[in-house]
Amino acid sequence: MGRASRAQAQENRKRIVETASQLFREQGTHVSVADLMKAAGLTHGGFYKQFASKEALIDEATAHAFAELTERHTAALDQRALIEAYLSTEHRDDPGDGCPVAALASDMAREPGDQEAHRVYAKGVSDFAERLATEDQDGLARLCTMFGALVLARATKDSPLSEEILAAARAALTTPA
Amino acid sequence: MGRASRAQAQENRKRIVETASQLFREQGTHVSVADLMKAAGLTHGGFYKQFASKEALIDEATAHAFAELTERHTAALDQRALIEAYLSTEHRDDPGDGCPVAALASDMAREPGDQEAHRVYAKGVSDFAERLATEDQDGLARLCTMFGALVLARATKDSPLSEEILAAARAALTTPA
DNA sequence: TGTACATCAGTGAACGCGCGTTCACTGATGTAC
DNA sequence: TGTACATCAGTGAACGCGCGTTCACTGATGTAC
Repeated sequence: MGRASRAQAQENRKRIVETASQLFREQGTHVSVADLMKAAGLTHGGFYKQFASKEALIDEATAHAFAELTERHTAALDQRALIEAYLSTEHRDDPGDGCPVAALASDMAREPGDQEAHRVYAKGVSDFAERLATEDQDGLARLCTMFGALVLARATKDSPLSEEILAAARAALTTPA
Repeated sequence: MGRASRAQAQENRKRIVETASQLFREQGTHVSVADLMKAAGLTHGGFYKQFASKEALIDEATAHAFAELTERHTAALDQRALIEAYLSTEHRDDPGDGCPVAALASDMAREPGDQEAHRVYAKGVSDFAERLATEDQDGLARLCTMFGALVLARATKDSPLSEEILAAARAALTTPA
């Protein structure tokens, strides 16, 4: 192979972070470095030329996923459309491209390290809640319902209950209080 | 050591299931067989005298956790008291003795096997929702809020946000609509 | 601008370790007489 | 009821495997003249 150019290396690094951001959301942060690198089209040995440790990548991939989320929220979309998209079957079935608050919740609860990732996560929750607040309903409470429905729908994916959960939450969040 | 009596063996088996039920909720189903057996006061080699595989234990431990939940729900406790207990700091900090719907959600979403465990899980969600329904609010939607708040509070445990989440959900669920 | 050499991104084998599972062994328990 | 023997719950070492991480090596890239 030989040495890659600086531009190429930078591109590779970016692709590793993007791949990790997606795979961590799909399968959790326990995805192996070897699988991650393979998915990015590289061999696993080179990982440590780019990152100090797997935990460093978790931090970066988490930050990347939340940056993407912020971008998506900044894009024009009214609250009702956001809720419909969030509680759709498509979002339930595609965690890799979906909400990091939902996809990374269990990893956040179980990995006590990753301080930077935790900070980013909490900030993301807070920002998301602000965007969900209505005149008479608390944003955090509404986020709990929306987030809870998505996570619960994923946990019961093979049961008819899964769609009922999404529908119930859609109704609760879009009916005028 | 030598052979244990039938009564002793049965007691050991029961202790393994109870220990697993707790540790799986605390740390996830990736807890190792060796750690599980050690926590139950045994060595890991004997595991396969009692269970066909780790997955079989996951099924049994899941069923056990849900049986316990049903027992707790059958006990006299009005809905408001149930909600207060569910959304307490104590429950947030003690997943091992807490709600299996919340503690096992990510394992259910990520392990496609364990069919029996998934069936038990979905049934547990359904029963729980029934218990939460009010005259004018859907039980599933209320469960999403309650469950979502607990899971989100655990994911943000080191942030002040965690308590705010619990408080917001308590308010949303106990204020008369 | 062209050449000589140092740099370093990526490779692939190897490290120690923990995983789920298997197995030969032990010796108290359970059973047959 | 007492004795002789078979059973089998639990032990601890070992299995193949995948993990995160390290390292000697390659050779195109970047740099100095």
